[in-house]
Amino acid sequence: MYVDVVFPLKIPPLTYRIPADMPRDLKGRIVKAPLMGRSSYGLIVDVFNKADGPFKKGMKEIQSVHQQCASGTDLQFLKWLSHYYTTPMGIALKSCFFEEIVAALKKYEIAALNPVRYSDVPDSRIAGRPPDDYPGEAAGEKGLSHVCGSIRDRDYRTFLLHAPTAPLEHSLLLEILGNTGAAARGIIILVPEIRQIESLELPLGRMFEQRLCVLHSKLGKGKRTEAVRRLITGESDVVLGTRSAVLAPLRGVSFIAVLGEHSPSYKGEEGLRYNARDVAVMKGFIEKGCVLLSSVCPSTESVYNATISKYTQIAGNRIMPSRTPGPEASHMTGHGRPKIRIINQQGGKHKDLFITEELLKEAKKILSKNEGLLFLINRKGYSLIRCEDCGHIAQCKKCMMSLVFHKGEGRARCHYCGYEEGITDICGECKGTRIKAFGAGTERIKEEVEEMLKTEPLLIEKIKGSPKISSELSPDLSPLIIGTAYAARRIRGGEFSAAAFLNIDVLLAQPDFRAYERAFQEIMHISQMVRPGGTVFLQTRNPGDRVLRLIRNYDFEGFYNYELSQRKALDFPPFSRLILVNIFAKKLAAGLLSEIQTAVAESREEGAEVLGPVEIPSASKSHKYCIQVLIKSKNSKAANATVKGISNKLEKTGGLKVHVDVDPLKI
DNA sequence: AGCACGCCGACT
DNA sequence: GTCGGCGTGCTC
Repeated sequence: MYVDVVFPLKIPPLTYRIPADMPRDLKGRIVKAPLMGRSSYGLIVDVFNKADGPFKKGMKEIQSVHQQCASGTDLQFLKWLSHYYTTPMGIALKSCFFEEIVAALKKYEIAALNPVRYSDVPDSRIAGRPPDDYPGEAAGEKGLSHVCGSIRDRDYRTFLLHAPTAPLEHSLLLEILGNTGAAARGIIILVPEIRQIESLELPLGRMFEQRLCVLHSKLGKGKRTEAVRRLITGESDVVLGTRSAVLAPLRGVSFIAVLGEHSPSYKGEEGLRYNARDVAVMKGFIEKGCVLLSSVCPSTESVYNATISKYTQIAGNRIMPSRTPGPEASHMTGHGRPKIRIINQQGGKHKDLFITEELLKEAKKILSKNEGLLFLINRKGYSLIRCEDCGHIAQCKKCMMSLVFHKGEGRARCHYCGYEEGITDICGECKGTRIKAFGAGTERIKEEVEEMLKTEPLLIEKIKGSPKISSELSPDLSPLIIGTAYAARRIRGGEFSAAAFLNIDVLLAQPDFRAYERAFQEIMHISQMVRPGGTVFLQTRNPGDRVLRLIRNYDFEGFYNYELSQRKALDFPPFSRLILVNIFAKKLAAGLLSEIQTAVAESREEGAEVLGPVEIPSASKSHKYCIQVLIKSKNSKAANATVKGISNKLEKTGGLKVHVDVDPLKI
């Protein structure tokens, strides 16, 4: 007998011989096997007879066979993960906490793992009381009972909930768990960021007690091993965590909730670049568990999946595009949402100011009442650096990104690669001497606020160094807070009376087909920090912008209709699949580009479109050059095969490093 | 991941 | 002349 063993390493499965007197159920067992003159733990993923051969002579033998740790569906899931994200199975195994499993088994000498799966438990033991319908905003719709029924019946389904507000998103989840949690076995609850674990940990702890286990990437090695130990022994079967928790080694899954499903945090930027939301949907499918995706501003992809009935939409806002959209139906006011007001940034009395007269007036009103106000600007530092003579904007010598002027230090910095230089008053392009600050970052806004509003505002990133303050960051600290939308996510507690995006156009003009969607999500997120009846201001030079108007009206239906029509016209996701291939090189040799072009041409499958290759800046120290190829296809098999072909061909060529990013969020 | 092999800079 | 830097490659 022969077995294929996967090690948690970047290597393909290796084949070993196995003694004749071994147990029959070898698949999914942990084994100790010789590897590179030492012994390592791996997982049996396949079993072969002699007839399946021919096998290489002199193959090594398995040293010992241990516990069963992966079920048939676990192996199916592992293979899917490896195939879909074009990664060696070993990397997928490693991401699925295999090393922690081995460590837990070693440390606690868990003798025999009970192989019974939760799905094998008789129905009578997992029956719960019938749930009440969701009593919230959308009373009358049978959303909640549908989810609860689906969990109990192990009737696989993916639900999409468009929650009116984040607190309602939480309370709906808690209600579902309250109804079914006691009976359901194997539950995963995903939140986009670690800080969101805290607010759910208390009520979930009360509900599940020792069944609950928290899992996120900031957990130390010991705590991670302990969490995994609890899961594989069955002590815990409810996981609350971030992205990686979707890969937690649960013995069967009956329910997965993905809160803030639109969040880019679910997509990994390094290592195995999986999207936890998509993985959750596949895991639910494989495990016959129920999946709930929820968000106050769902991704266009998920909304599309609901319109084609791949997902089931439940109570909440109406977002499914309908044939006769009436204005009343689309205006989702109420729900305790703040007003959204568009401010025209064009013209006006003081053109050179970044805060319009209109906004200044509103700000004075709010500050006079001693209420909280939040200013958002999408750049750190003071400004860009521009030559008045030729219009040239100073750029980083390494990566072509704009340099940012930091007034306090009197230096220019590249926020992408960290390059820094002193400021000069001579233009690098035309030798002109009229060098001026251009545009505004947080520092410049602070200066303007001090002058125009005679207030000392709080700059969020300035206090980054002192974690004590940042964890308590709230509007109570200062009536006026300035920061980037990203930094503003660290603000908690209290509510603002108003928030203002000082330059929403920067967000809308991102060279990415998801720019509008991201802007909408950002605005929705910030609007959650403003009290009901308060206002979110959007300063823009395009007050007539169609999408801004849809956003202002909270017209989700109109927004998704527009977004989907745009994406369909351009064949972007969800109407196609994208795979980004980054080829890193040490030197930009003359033959390299043509070599890549040949590899691309030879690998291109029917139905796969190839964009590029183009050179993009590289952040890597050892590989200073990066060539990017974007694969776009309606046929995911063709896209996958094309990428596999390209990376196989190029990886054989020395000196190249190939990174594959399936379903990239940023392009 | 480890561990070996291998090819260029600062030391006895 | 050698010691050692870590970049590259292999593991049944």
